[in-house]
Formats: sequence, C-alpha cells, structure tokens
Amino acid sequence: MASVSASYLDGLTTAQQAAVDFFEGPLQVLAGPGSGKTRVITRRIARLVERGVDPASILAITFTNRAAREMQERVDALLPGTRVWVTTFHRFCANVLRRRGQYIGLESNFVIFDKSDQLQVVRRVLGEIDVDAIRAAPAKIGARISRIKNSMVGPDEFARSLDSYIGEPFDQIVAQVYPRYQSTLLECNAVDFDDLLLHVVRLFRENPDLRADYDRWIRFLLVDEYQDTNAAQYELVRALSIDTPNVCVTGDPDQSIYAWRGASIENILNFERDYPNATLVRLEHNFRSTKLILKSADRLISHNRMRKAKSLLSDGEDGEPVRLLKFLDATQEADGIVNTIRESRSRSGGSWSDFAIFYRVNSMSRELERAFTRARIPFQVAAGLAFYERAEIKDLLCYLRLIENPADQVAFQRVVNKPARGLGAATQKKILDYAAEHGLTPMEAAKEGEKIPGLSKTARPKLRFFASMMSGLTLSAYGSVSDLLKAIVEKTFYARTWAANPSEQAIEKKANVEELINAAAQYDELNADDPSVSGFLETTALVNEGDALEADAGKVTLMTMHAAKGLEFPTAFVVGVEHGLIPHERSIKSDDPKQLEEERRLLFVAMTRAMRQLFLTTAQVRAERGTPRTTITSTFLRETEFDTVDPNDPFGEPTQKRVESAGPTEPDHKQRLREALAAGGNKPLLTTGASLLSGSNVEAAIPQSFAVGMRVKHPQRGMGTVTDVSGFGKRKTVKVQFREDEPEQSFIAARCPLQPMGIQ
DNA sequence: TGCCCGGTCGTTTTT
DNA sequence: CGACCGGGCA
Repeated sequence: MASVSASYLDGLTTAQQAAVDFFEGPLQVLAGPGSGKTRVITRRIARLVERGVDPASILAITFTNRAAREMQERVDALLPGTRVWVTTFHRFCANVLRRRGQYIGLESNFVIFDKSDQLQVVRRVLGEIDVDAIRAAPAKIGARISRIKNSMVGPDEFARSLDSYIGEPFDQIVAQVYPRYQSTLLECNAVDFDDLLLHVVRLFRENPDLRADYDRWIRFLLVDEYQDTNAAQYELVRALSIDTPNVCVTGDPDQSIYAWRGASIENILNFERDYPNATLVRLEHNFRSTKLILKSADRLISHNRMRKAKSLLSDGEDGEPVRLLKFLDATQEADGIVNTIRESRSRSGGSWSDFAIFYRVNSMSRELERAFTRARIPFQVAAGLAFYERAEIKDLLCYLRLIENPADQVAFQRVVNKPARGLGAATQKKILDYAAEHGLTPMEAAKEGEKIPGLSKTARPKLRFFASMMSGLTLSAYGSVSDLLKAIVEKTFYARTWAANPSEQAIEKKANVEELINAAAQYDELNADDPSVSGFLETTALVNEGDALEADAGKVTLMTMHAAKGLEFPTAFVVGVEHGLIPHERSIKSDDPKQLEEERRLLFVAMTRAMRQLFLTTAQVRAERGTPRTTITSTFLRETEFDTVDPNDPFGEPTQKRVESAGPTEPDHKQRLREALAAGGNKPLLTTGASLLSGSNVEAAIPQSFAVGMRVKHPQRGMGTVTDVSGFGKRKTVKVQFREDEPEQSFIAARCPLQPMGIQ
C-alpha cells in the first residue's frame, strides 16, 4: 500500500502532501493563488480511493462548470474509469430536486428560469399588484429578490423585517412582489438559480431523514472556492457533513470577490469555529508567477486589514518587474497594449493565447476590441449575450419547455404567438385568466379553448390548431431532442419568415438555430441511454458563455477581472488602474471598508493571473458615458510595486523607478493632454464598431477566417467545403456543404466548431 | 402587430 | 455613448 500510495504524493510540497494524505475529519486548505490547489484536490480524491473509499461516496463541488470539468478530467486521468461525482452546486441541487422535489411542490420535470424569465415574472406580478405611480425597475426588483434569497430570507420573514422599521419604499414594493414571485414560480413548476439552492436547503431542513441519507451517502465531501459560498451553500455543506464530517474545503480569503453577490467570506474564516477539530493546511508556495509579480501582489493585499495573514513564496526567478504603462486616452491605451503584445511576441515568440487583458467593467472591452480588429490580431471576449439568451434560441427552448412542462406560463406566453398566429396579448390574457380560475395549466386551458369565455371567433380555431400541434410534439414521437427540435422548427413554421428574405440577420438566426440543433444532437449522443427534454434544458440553463472560451485558441483573451479568477496567462494586462474604476466608484461612495477591501482583492486576483509578465495601464483621459474626464490613478498603485516605463518602449528602461508620478510634468505632455480633452475627448479613429466593421478590408481580421472553397472539419459532421462566407465580425457566417446530396449548413464563424483544414 | 422614436439609466454576475 | 423599455403610430 505504502509504495503505491507514494505515487500520489510524488512531486508535492510537504503541505500539499499533508492535504492529499489527510484521511477522515474536517480539513481546511487555505490555498494561495497558483499553489496547485486543483492538483491537491484531485490527488486527494485519488488517495481516498486508493485507501479503499468507494468512489461513489465521494462528492466534489465547485462553483463553475469550467472548474468541475477540469477537476473531472484530472480525476479521470488519475483514476481511469472510476465514477467520482464532480459537479457544481447548482447541478447537484437540480439533481436532488429532480428526485425529491415533490416534497416542496416541484414535479421532476421542473424548469430552470433564467434572468429574463425571472424578469417576465416580476413584470407580471407588478402588473397584478397595483403599484401606484412608483416606477420600480423590474430588473432591480429581481436583483433585490435574488439578494434576499441568497441570504436565506423568505418572503414572510422579509415582510416582517420591514415592519420593524419604516422600510424604504423600494423594499416595500419588493415585499409585495417577492411572495407572488415565488408562488408564480411554483405554479409554473419552475425554479430560478437561487431556488435550486434554497429549495434543497429547505428540503433537508424539513426532512431530516432525507438529509441524513445524503449525508451518509456522501462520505467524503470536497468543496472548492469555499470563500465564495453564500448562506445557502454554507448550510448545504453543513447539512452534508454532520453524520460523516469528512469535509474538505479549499479556498483563499484573499480571493473572495463575490461578497456583493451574497458570498460571505466569514464562512471560510469561521471554519475552525464551525468544525472545532478541523485540520488546517496552508498552501503558500506559488508555482505560477515570478518573484517580482508575487512581491507586488503581496504588497498590495497586505494592505487589507481584515485578513488572515498568509505568505506567498516562490522558488522561481525574479523575472521582469511589474510595469506601468501610462497613456493619454483609452484609444492610445488600447493601441499601446496591442503594440506591446506584438513586440513581446516578436521578442520571445509564443502564441496569441499567451496574452490576456483584464478590465473592471465590460464596457471597457469595446475600445480594446476595436484596436485588435484594426491590428488584425485574433482575440476572444469572455462576455456578451449568451448563446442561449438569443431571441430565436430562447423561442425554441421555450417550445421545448412548454412541451416538457405545460405549466410554464412564461414559456407559453412567449411561444403561443410566435411566429404570429393571431393569438395576441388580449387572447393570451383570457387563456391565462381562465387557467388560473380553473386551476389548469396554460396548455390545458388552451385545449379547452371552446369553453373560454370572451374568446373571439377568429381566435378559437387558431388556438385549437396551436393546441393540437403542440400535443403532437413529444419526445416519444420523435425519439431524440434534436429531432424534436427539428420538428418544432418545421411544424411551427418558425423559420418561414427568414426563408423568404435571406437578410444578414436571417442567415445569422438560421445558423444559430442549426447550432442549437447541433447542441441537442450532442446531448442525444451523450445521453443515449436516457434522453429527456428536461435533461437537455438543464444543460442549456446551467451553462455559461464563458465555458466556451477556448484555452488555447491562438487568440488574445479579453475578460473582466472577475472572470479571470482561476485562470493563468504568461502575460497579463490590467487595464485602467484608476480611481473610480478599481476601486470602483460605487465602492468608494459606499464608504464601507469591506467593499474597498474586496476591490483590493479583485486587483490582487487579476495581478496573480500573470505568470511571467504583468502590465498595469492607466489613461489620463477616459470617456465616461461619452464625456471625457481626466482620471486620477488608483490609490492601489501606491500600495504595490512597479516600474513606470515609456509606453512606446515598454521593455526599455524605467522612466521612474518604482515611484508613482504626480501627473504630467513636461509642458509638451500637458499640451497633448489639453488637446486630447479639447478634441471632444478621445474621439476614436472610427466612431462605431459598425462603421469599423463595414470597412472594406477588415474581413481578414476576424479571428476565425474562412474562405470559399476551404475544406473544414466539423466534430460531428466530418469534412465539408465552405460554399459561402457572409457578414462581418461576430455575425460572420459561413455555409458548409458536408455531403453532395444534402443542403448546405450555416454556422456563425466566431462560435462554430469548424476547423479550417486548408484550401483545396 | 410590429416598428420607430425618445426617455432613462448605467459594476462586477461562477449558476 | 449605447442598450433597453415603453408608448405611440402605421
């Protein structure tokens, strides 16, 4: 045994070995950035199995799909063929609810509502209750409800908490909306993201036997990123580790950046209080960054007061100093970054995917995107409208939802008149009212169309047609989700309008629909043993656009500082290190030291993504909602260590050694600054993305470049030939012929799995 | 029913 | 500046 087990401890530090080899009882692993945390967790799992623990009794929970997938892959590599359950909090909860949701009034085919569905429900509820005159933004109410739910406060409790003081008018509205929002979801046999967690917590609270079953079943629980758990996740972890308290949490308080979303850093700080006999292991050895990068990051984070002291050690070389690049405005900043990347690549080789750029707010990506497009450097942005939120995709998913779960009012309303079939708002209201009155689902009501009072003569047959069409669309009739989807598109004449006039948009939509069918086919293949519509819907509801980011796509990666957590890049840029951006204005205004510390942690997270080279940038003028403003450098810059260098010679000698400049000094500099401000600010070379993209020779800049006649490979369809390329930028579309006897298929160039195989 | 215009609003968002 | 919503109109 000992000789075999040694393999899982090979090449690890003493601390890592301690965590891997620890057997039963609560274990807390404080893992600094780049300290090999995933490696430790996966090896720990392997070691447990090696000790004879049944793999089926081990559950590893992460926050993101990306983390789960990575962990799963690495466990598979260590233990080929073993079935350890690696999943996300939300998927785990969805699984529990599918089995046991009846206890709290959910059928096993419940659907998961996303933000836009949530918004629809809030809107509806606002319409029902007579909120006089006060205009409350539905999105804000939804966000507030989510926050309240994250802190595990129910509708009654929230209303009661308001009684104790004269609540703000906004919260008074929320108190009215919240209970109706919840009951509407239940009526729809639906849950939102927060419910997934809350319902399970409630389930375990109210059914101690059920909780105990799961607790016993999950003999070893491993929780990743514990510092980001919210109240519900915290209670869930506790509930699963009472009878068998073999719980291993890993995390880093210094990387807690989601408090604003309800995560409480106290969970990790209080672990030893919650589990008094807990063992603590600190992973302080950093394998990622050079000494100088670590030193700068460490100096920054040491300014946080509320903190468990932790060191960052590195055996690595000193490396290059952190460099500050100061630009006049955002356009020059973006171009300067592009040039720096170019130069760095030509100096030391490497791929475009070695570079990443982090910014505080999404809106800052635009200027960078333009610069990269101008420079024809391939890049990817981790943001944007998620695929599954696009109108045409959402429509088809709502058809699936309604087929699977006829109680889904939101899906019914979205789909009943799409494409337009003469069942407008007035008719819909009559149907839904009738349904509510008779305790029917919207689909049942639609089938009883004849009995609905007040329905117009013209609407009746149309409703009858809709109902009968829908009853023919079932999974059993078509066998697979992808075939069912194809049938929906056909039977509903969904694509009719686009087939008529193949506009740019129509082609894009068509390609998106085909992409969705591809995704369904993939699901069918993976779940051939037990395909279900709810299964497919769950995968679509719980994925994220960021999951599609390719790790090694030969593209520069652009993302928010939040999205950067967990990743690493040889060279990283942190853009706009300015007062008001990082720390963000809202955090400054809040005057809450906790929020300021979270901002500091955010910058810490961003900085520690860099392996070999870290650049910070500022612009002296930055347009804020159109109006250019002179910026002030971030207070955080004074808390760290860097060289200020000439942005035109980023690898040259520092102009000021490790001292933050008080501002522009030379008259020449001042003059240029004044000009930049006077010129209506930093008017970009090209005003809009659209005008840029309509430029004649931009096409080649598109990351995925295809040409007519090119041979391409599709993971499912195999080899094909490009027959047409149209559109620009994100909308660029390619048509591919796979087989001569089949119609060509359209794809969105930027997100299709087509691999160019050369021109023939 | 669907389009267009004008007013409003504005961090981050693992799921 | 730019995205989005609601109202008004064809």
